[in-house]
Amino acid sequence: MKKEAVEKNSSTEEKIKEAARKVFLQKGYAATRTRDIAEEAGFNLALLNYYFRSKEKLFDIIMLETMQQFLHSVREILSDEQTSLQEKLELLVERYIDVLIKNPEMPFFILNEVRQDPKKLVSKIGLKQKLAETYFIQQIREVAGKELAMHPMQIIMNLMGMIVFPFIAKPIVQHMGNLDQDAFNALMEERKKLIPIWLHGVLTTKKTK
Amino acid sequence: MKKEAVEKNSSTEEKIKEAARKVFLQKGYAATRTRDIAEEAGFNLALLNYYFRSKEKLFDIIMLETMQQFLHSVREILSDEQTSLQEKLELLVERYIDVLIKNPEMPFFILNEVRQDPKKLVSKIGLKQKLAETYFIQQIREVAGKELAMHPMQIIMNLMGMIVFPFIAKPIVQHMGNLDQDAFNALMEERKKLIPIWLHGVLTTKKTK
DNA sequence: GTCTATAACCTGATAGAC
DNA sequence: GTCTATCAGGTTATAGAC
Repeated sequence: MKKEAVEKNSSTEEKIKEAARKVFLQKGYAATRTRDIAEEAGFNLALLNYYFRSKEKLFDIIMLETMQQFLHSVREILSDEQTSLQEKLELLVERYIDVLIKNPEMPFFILNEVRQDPKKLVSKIGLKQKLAETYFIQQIREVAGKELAMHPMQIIMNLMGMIVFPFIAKPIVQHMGNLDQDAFNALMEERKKLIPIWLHGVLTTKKTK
Repeated sequence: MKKEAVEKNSSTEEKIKEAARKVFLQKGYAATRTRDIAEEAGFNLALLNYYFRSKEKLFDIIMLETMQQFLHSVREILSDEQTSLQEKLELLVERYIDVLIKNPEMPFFILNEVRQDPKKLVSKIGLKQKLAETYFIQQIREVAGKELAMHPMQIIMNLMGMIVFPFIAKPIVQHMGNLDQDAFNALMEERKKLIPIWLHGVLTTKKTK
């Protein structure tokens, strides 16, 4: 019960966490062996259990931090009640793509783990509440429901899909287009400008049928 | 070397394959245990090795069949030189969404396994060649390159993202929107009409910046 | 062809020396 | 705190009876 120094950068503890993040994000929970993490960190396997009691505990930490990192990076934008929807889209797309260029495996990682255990993570983090109440979602609901007569989720799915899908399908995209790392990133940069324009189209297209 | 009856529906062999397809698609290679497959098929574990030498061999078969099933379902549409691009899009979206409503885990499964081993599967199946030469891709290149002055891959990514992303993010989408199975499928049906309209917008949007 | 039993291996976790 | 050695449990694969 003594008050330990639970500060950050215990050096080795932090190194193991970084290694864990890298491997977990790359391969997912099931395909990751604790030995991979230890090796990546440059330490012995036993250290992993010394600092974090188990593979699962370590994973939970990584997952939580990753989700929070992402949510934090977009929350202010989503909640701002001053900016118009179109402005918000531009900001959001830019911020989001920046994060993903630095962490390309993030979306797949999250989707992969949420899929295995639909409620555990979502409920633990309360993603729904945190997002559903943002001013942004209200604005979407307004436009989609009243003006466009379609389900607001249609808009959200397009927004997310346009931003996230290229990163999820990155290996295929790179292969099909003969794109190296830089070329891929250049395409993503180009999308920062394009997606808001396309979405503007989506938001002004009546469902004429 | 005797010529065996390698026909279909060896009954048990086929049952094991069906069970394997179900479990592999649901959980991915790493998270699947051969016991799960055997149990799902209603047979003993040893049978799996009797018919298919190993877990990996069985998996390869499932993967190959799944990819081929998908490619086959859209190839005629993509190759038809008579239909316009817009017509092709309408047909493609409808066909594709139909396949996915029946096999919602398919895209995630494929992306997940391609990610683990970028070249093995892609090269084995020759996805690139099979798609790159279709008339459809030519048409896209035409419009994107000449009229829109953007990378053709931008169009492909939007098309694929709009169709596929909702299925990849299905658990999240259902949770965020409080959607049961039927409600989700209804949204996907709605998208059959919406996506071609949105894409028409994409294909007529100059990169004004 | 199908099953039971077991081998061979792998992985997460711990005990104990340093 | 860090390492070596090892255990305990689970998983794939095979041998052999039926």
